[in-house]
Amino acid sequence: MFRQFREEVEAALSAALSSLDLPDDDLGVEEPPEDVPATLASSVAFRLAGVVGAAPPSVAADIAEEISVDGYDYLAAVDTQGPYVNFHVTDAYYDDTLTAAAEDVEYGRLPSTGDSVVVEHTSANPTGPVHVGRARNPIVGDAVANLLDFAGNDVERHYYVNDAGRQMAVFTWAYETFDEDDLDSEPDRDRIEYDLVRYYQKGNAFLEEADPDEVEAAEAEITEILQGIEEGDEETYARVETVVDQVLGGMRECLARLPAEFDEFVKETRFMFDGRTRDLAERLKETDQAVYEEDAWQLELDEYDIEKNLVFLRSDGTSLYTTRDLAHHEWKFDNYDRAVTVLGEDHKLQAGQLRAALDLLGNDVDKLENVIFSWVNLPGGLGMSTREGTGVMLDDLLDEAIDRAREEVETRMEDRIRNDDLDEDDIERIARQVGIGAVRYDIVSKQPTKSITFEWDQALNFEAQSAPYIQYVHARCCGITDEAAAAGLDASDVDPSVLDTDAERELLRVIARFPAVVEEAADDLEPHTIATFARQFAEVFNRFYRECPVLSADDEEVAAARLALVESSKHTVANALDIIGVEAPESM
RNA sequence: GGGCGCGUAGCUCAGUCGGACAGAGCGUCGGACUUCUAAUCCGAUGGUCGCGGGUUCGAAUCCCGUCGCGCUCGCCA
Repeated sequence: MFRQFREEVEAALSAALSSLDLPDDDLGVEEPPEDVPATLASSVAFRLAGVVGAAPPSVAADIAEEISVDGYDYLAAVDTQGPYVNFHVTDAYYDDTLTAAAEDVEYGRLPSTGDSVVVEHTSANPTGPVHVGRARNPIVGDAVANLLDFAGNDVERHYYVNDAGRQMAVFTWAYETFDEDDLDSEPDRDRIEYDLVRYYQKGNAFLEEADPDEVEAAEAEITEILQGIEEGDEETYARVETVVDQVLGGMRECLARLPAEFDEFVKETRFMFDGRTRDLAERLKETDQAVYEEDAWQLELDEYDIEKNLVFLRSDGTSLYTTRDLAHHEWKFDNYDRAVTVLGEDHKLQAGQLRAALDLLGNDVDKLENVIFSWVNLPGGLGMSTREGTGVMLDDLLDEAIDRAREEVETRMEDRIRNDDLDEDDIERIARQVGIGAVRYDIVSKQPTKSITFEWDQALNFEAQSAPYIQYVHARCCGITDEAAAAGLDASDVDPSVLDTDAERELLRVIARFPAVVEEAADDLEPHTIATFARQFAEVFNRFYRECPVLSADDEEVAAARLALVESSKHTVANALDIIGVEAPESM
């Protein structure tokens, strides 16, 4: 309803300004502070004061006077408070919000845009277990995908697998060269990628520490693997994929715990074998920006403010990661209306070169959008690295989160009032939902551009401003709706006007805003604003919960209307949580 | 050194496409469970929005400078 109201406000204000012969290019429509009893306001009078030659409050009064609310469904009245023009809603605004939200379990979902969007995220090289430094990518990526889906797009989630690069060649060589006996540690966990990463680490250590002769021999083998892939040699490909598929399989299991799941794992070798990479390199050579320097084909991107040349063919004629990624992206453009990529800030330059090169090749690069996130560090400024084996593993973080949540559930079980007979399975379910939810919320609720210092106690705080705080609201809603069903209370035909307390009105106002919050978050690709909304929503709901009894309300009409409000709340909070990838427990 | 990002309460963070007194949580201190679940709620405490200039009726927000931190500047990915 908020979205429609905003449109009405803009139309009414714009019309008034026109009839006063004032410019309406900047309406200055904004949300007023909490203590102002208006739903929207405009600061346009400040800007027009100079034009009119009067003080802002006087201009505001003139504008308010000129605005007609006739013919609008939700715009009830206009008044001023000093220089601000304030806009108030009709009862229909509240009525329609309650009806829409209470009846629709998908409340907040926007109408279809008709666009297909591919969201690529994570895409970590299959070198070993997922650590927390990388975990920001699947968590943010999954939320971005959910958000775009909820905003009406047809979304596919892709994981781009770098199976043709040097790292995988090193891994393959190490896997084939070393034996279990050569390794000096046991796997940290009984899953394939924890087993195999030891070969990768061993191989890298060897390349750094072994005698130069031995290193040279190893490098020759690695180069042979890379060239085999480049030439499309099936046997070499099979050797590499043996490693890739095993490690990726393990990483996939880990990511599924979040859960972050994918519609497709797109391997870069695919764009080598089908000839797209070669064709693309030929087209790049034809551009005016292509130069052949130091035996390698490069692209000069000065006109895109990128000083560094992009090498797209090595002196031995083989392709580079970015060359293959260019072919990958043209494939995306062929198959989707929009392409969103979630990537770490260390890939920013590469992403800029990619966009520039795609533009040179005549693609509409407006279809390509990036979400860039900064690093997650360990306390003390330590980084995380798979090659060096440093960092907190995502599996360990999730286990610890679930363990702490289980302890919490068991402690609370003793003085639990509600008599709904939770069994062992419930305890385990709640521990998992709360533990993993807390981790996800901790990460998804922050702006991706800011770097994060990972701290256990911070991430696993189960109180306010955390996932459990919000999940608890959902559980409370479910508790009420269950009781209401048992008591035969019906919320299908209610009179919204009986909801007249501040707490009830405030709750309806927040619910009404939800679709607009989804819209804005999707436009900006900022799922963290959904997390902020969910927290604010939970605060407002808790006030309602405290002040407005539902089942024991004074009369049946109020009880029914409040029940509808609880249904609305349940849908709103469930959907907000769903977007940020946090489960909504029915009891906890 | 060049480019990009970040700097808001003791700590972790919202707010940043200029607008109403800069907001939460944690922490500290003090209150509220015979009540639809207290993972809750209420109150107190806490700020030169890194620093210095500028633009503006108005700046945490825009511009310039400066300091600190991170990323980046491979025929790696």
